[in-house]
Parts: sequence; structure tokens; C-alpha cells
Amino acid sequence: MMVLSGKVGSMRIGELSQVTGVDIETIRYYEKVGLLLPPARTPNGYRTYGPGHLEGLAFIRHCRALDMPLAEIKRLLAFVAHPEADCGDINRLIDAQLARVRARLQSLRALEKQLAALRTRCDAGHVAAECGILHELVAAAHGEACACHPVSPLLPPKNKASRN
Amino acid sequence: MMVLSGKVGSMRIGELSQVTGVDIETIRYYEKVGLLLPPARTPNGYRTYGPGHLEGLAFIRHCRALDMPLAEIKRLLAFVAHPEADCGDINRLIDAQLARVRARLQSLRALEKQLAALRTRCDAGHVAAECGILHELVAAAHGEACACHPVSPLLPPKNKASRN
DNA sequence: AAAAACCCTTGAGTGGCTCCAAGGTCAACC
DNA sequence: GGTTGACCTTGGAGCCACTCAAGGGTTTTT
Repeated sequence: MMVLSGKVGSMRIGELSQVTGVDIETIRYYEKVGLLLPPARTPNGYRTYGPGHLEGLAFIRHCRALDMPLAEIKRLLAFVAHPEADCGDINRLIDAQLARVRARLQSLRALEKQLAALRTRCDAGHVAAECGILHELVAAAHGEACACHPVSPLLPPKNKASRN
Repeated sequence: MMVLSGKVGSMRIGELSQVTGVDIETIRYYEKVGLLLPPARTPNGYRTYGPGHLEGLAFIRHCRALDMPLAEIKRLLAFVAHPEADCGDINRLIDAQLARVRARLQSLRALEKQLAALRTRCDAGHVAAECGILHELVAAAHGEACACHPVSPLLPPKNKASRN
């Protein structure tokens, strides 16, 4: 059974995991990649976390919930540690994240349309040879127009990074 | 300079890559993981692809453009190879993909709102200590309400897989 | 003949975890 | 005193879909 920490604000990894809802392995991973400060150790080698770690971990998870990559979170943490730095970089960082999210949104919206169109091509119950979906998909292999895809995926004009 | 194939419909990997717009490494990768049939080899070991490979590769890329995972594409290819199978599985496969895309769309839409709200918190030009964005982010670490996030990322009730 | 372009294989790296094996530590119960 | 079981440790492998690099061989162009 999990017993809550004796010393106030000091806990082992399991308790920190329970309190934050972050997997134990993930916490150790954040430490390994330098996002979370290495905690003190008990004589037997167990990690003991203080309130600062709880705060740091919560910060990280909040940023992750905003889908920021760990590298950007690292940069944000550097700002937290150096409050005298220029704030403009923070703005740019958020803007970049927003731009990424919006780009992905756009492509996903197109994707949904395409899949929905494809889905109308066939209702179940017969044999694969007569499946409209499969036919559409194969048709694309011949470079023909298809319901699911407005523009053939072959020879995409010049967009190298279609997916982020 | 790239010379188009001598024998009609037979080409080396570079030509296949150019024709389809798929990176050479990616083509070899598809072969390695069993999506693309191993092509014949010239005496010196070069891969030579026929029209069937071109078709197969186009099929794969079309499905990838619909963001399907390679494992599902593999299953679809099995249907192409066995046209007597029941079509219902294909429908379920597309439905599952559509559901995935829609779920991701929903979470991304929420994300955009949150980031946009966060962005309004600060305009650049001052010091990080006064940055509203940073303040919001840190506030979340204390479990306080924040503009960017409607519900605190701590202790998510019971949803293990928040991100797919 | 030399240089450029093409091809081969193997192996490692990316992000953000997640899981596993093999073991050490600590409290409670019989 | 022994055993269970929860907790902790490390290191390494696995996931996806590529992407890149090293180090070599072959073909084509200059």
C-alpha cells in the first residue's frame, strides 16, 4: 500500500507519479533528458523529490498538453530560470507552436474529407473484389482520379514536408 | 543525367523514385518491412522494378497520404491479393482510420484554442519575469486556473491515452 | 582516364515514451 | 526467521516511419 510521504513536500517517485498522474518511467525519462532536475537520493539510492520538482513536472506536463516538443519546453524552462531574458523569444515560441498546430489542423481537415468520401464508396456485405473502396485505392495506383483524393499523391508538386 | 529505362516498364530504383516522388531510402524501407515485393536484380545487384511495383508503390503512397499506418496498408494489400475475401473488414478499417483522424482533429481544435488564448497573454518587448505567457504556464504548476488550459493537466480523471 | 552520378549494404538516429529483466530494499505478517 | 508483496534501481530494447551516414561497387558522362 502506498503511504504518503513522512516529511512534508518530500516524496519518492511513486508518490510523485500518483500525485501528478505521470508515469514513473516518464519521470525518470524527463530526468535523463535533462528536463527535470536530478532529485536527492536516500542512502539506499531512492529518488526523493521536493515541491520544486512537483512544480517542474507540472509545468512540463502542462506544456506537453499543449503538444510542445520537449526541446521547446527545455527552452521555456530556461526562461523560467532566467527571468531577466527578453520575452520576445517566448512569444515566437508560442507562435511557432500555434503555427504547427494550425498547419496540422488544415491537413487533417482535408484528410477527413477524403476518408469520408472514400467511405461512401462501399457498404459492407460483399466480396473484396467488388469493394468500391479498394477500387478507388487501386485506381489511384493507375494515376486515375479518385473520390477520396482530390489530387493524386504521385508527384506532389514541391512540398517535401507534407506531414509534420 | 537520368536516362529513362531501356526495357519498357522496367526501371531501377532511382527512376522509380523520380516517377513516384518517393525517396529511394523509403522504397528500400518498404521492401524491408514487407510492403513492397522484392524486385528482380540485375547481375550486379541493382533492383529492377516492373509495372506491378510502380502500382504497388502508388497504392502505398495513396494510403499513406490518408495517414494510414503501414500495418493497415499491409492488411489492405492482402485484400488486393485475395479479392474473394469479405469486404466488411475493409469498411471497418477505413472507419477506424476515420475515427482516429476525427479524434485527433478534436483534440487539435481544443489545442488551438488553448494556444491562442495563451498567446493573448503577452506581447513581446519586455522581460521574461513579466511575461504573461510564462506566468500562465507557471500558474498551472500550482494547479491554478489558467487561460490556456480549461482543465488542469494534473490528475486527469481516468483517461490513460490522452494523445493517440 | 577521371569525375560524377548512380547503386549496394549495414547500422544508427529521430521523439517521446513504454516495457522488460534482473536485482536491491523495506514493511508487514506467520 | 522466513516469506510475501510493494516499491525502488539500472540498463537496454522496442515502437513508428522514416532518414542519414559510412564505406564500398558500378555505370555514365566528360
